[in-house]
Formats: sequence, C-alpha cells, structure tokens
Amino acid sequence: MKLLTIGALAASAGVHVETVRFYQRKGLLPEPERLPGSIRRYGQSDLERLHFVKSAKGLGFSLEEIGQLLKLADGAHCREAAELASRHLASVHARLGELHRIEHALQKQLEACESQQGNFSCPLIDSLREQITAP
Amino acid sequence: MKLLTIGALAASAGVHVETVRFYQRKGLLPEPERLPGSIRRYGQSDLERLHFVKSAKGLGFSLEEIGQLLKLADGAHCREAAELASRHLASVHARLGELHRIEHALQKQLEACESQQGNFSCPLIDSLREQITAP
DNA sequence: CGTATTACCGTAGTCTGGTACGGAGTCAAG
DNA sequence: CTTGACTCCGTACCAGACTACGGTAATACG
Repeated sequence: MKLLTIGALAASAGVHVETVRFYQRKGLLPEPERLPGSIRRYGQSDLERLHFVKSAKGLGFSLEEIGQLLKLADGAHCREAAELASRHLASVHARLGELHRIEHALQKQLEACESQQGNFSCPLIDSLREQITAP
Repeated sequence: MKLLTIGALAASAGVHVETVRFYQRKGLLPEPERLPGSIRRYGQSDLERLHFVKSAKGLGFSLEEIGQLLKLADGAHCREAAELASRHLASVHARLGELHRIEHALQKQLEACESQQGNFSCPLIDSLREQITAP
C-alpha cells in the first residue's frame, strides 16, 4: 500500500523533501521501491519511521544515535536502547551543568552592571578582562 | 614593548597558533605590526585581548558577540554591553528550558524501561513511535 | 496533448569554530 | 654559517544537519 510521493511524505512529517533524501543517504530511512517509472513511493511504515526520527531529534539525539535506536527498535533490545538513552542523558546533564554555570556567572555580572554608578567602568567587561571563567 | 612571537602568545593564552591567526582573520585580534622581517610581534595588550576572548567564550558568547563586546570594552558602553549579555542570557535560559524538557522526558522513559517486565516491548522506543515530543 | 508541477540525481554550499597542510621564508643557537 | 625551530601564507578540511542548484525526466491537471 505504497501511496505517498516524497513530497507528500515530507509534508505530512513536516520536513523538507531534501531532508528525506538526506536521511535516506544517511541510512535512517530505507530507499523505497519504485514502480513503474522511477519515482519513489512511500507507505505508512516510512511515515512512522520518519516520525520516529523527528521524535528522537526532539529529545536531542544525534542522527547517528537515531540510526542506532532504529536498529534497536524491534522491541527485543530495550536494555541496549535504554543504555544509549542513558548515555545521552548524561551528556544532557553535562550541558545543563555548564549552562547553569554560565547562567549564574552572567546573572551576577548583570546585577553588578545594574547597581553601577557612573560610566567609569563596566563590571561585565572588567570580569572578562580577568581570566577567572573556565572554558 | 612588543616581545611575543605568535607561538609564545598562543602558548601563554593556552590556544593554538592557528587559532590566533583565525581570530585575526575574524577581526577579534588586531594584525600586529611587524619589524623588521615579516614576523608578527605581540605585546601585553594583545595577550589581554586574547584572554578576554577566552573568558567570553567561557561564558558561551559566540565569536561574533565577542567581537561586539570588544568594541564596547572601553568602559563607556556598559549599558550596551549589559544588553548584549542580557540577550545572551535569554538564549541560555531558552536552551536550559529545552534541555530540562529533554532531561525529564528521558528520565521518565528510562524509569519506565527499568520497571519493565519481559522483553515484549520497550517503553522508550514506544514513546518515540508516538509523535508527542516537540522539536 | 500541452503545460505546470514534482521528482530525479549528484554535487556543492551553509554555519561555527576551529584544525591541518605544505612549501617558502626567517630567526636564533651553536 | 649551517641547522633546526619557528613563522609566513593561502587553502583545504573536520563535524553535524541540513539546504540549494541545475538540468532532466516523469507525472498530474485541464
């Protein structure tokens, strides 16, 4: 029951046609059969797979990770999939920590700027002149 | 009082020589004068500027933003600098919100995977099949 | 059937923040 | 004065996730 053209598939998933072809080249989507001319016809399973990719992207997985998740998506590899997600969660935690550090530093400097009298110096700029902040 | 070669400058700031040249091309560092052959000589102000760039990078500013900060770094543009930092803080908040959303979603699915009996399905994979999560 | 819309394909370009390369020139020490 | 380290320069390349281009072929509409 192949019925969708690439344009219709892309539109129903909310992505661009080029993105579908890109995902195919990356191996995230299968190259669909073509009949009888040379244009691709997509079915429900392709649409679901594309939705899967979109959902996983929404959780911040890389395309590479999504490819692995798709391989584990047969229901029999829950442990492996969870381990992959767990590693991803760890990297999310790392980024959260880093962003929190940045948030606090920025807030502190911005407060200093607000409670500043006169224009003789800028606490924010001054703090950047010192090499306190870690990369 | 120009005394540092590009290698010495890079080493004292903890970056690569190529990075210094890259920053020069981007306009973050001035092209220093050269005498008498053709090799660059850097002074204290160049080193401080490079430290400034490193510190600002540590707060997550883009090189583009750092270029603007450097233009405002004369002490007389505290308000503008603070506004720039404030916009940056807003984008940090946005990323934090997004990462928290992702964190909670991942944690929820991982818990479901742990408290799962048998290998008939995977809650994590199943949730990706539904198109709930936003990009 | 004619035309307009799609689809086909490979390749190249975008953005960010660098890193690598290779051949030639320069500088400092022995 | 030679040798080796350093510097010069432009250009190319890396990752990641697309996006664009341009010419041709197939399809859909009226």
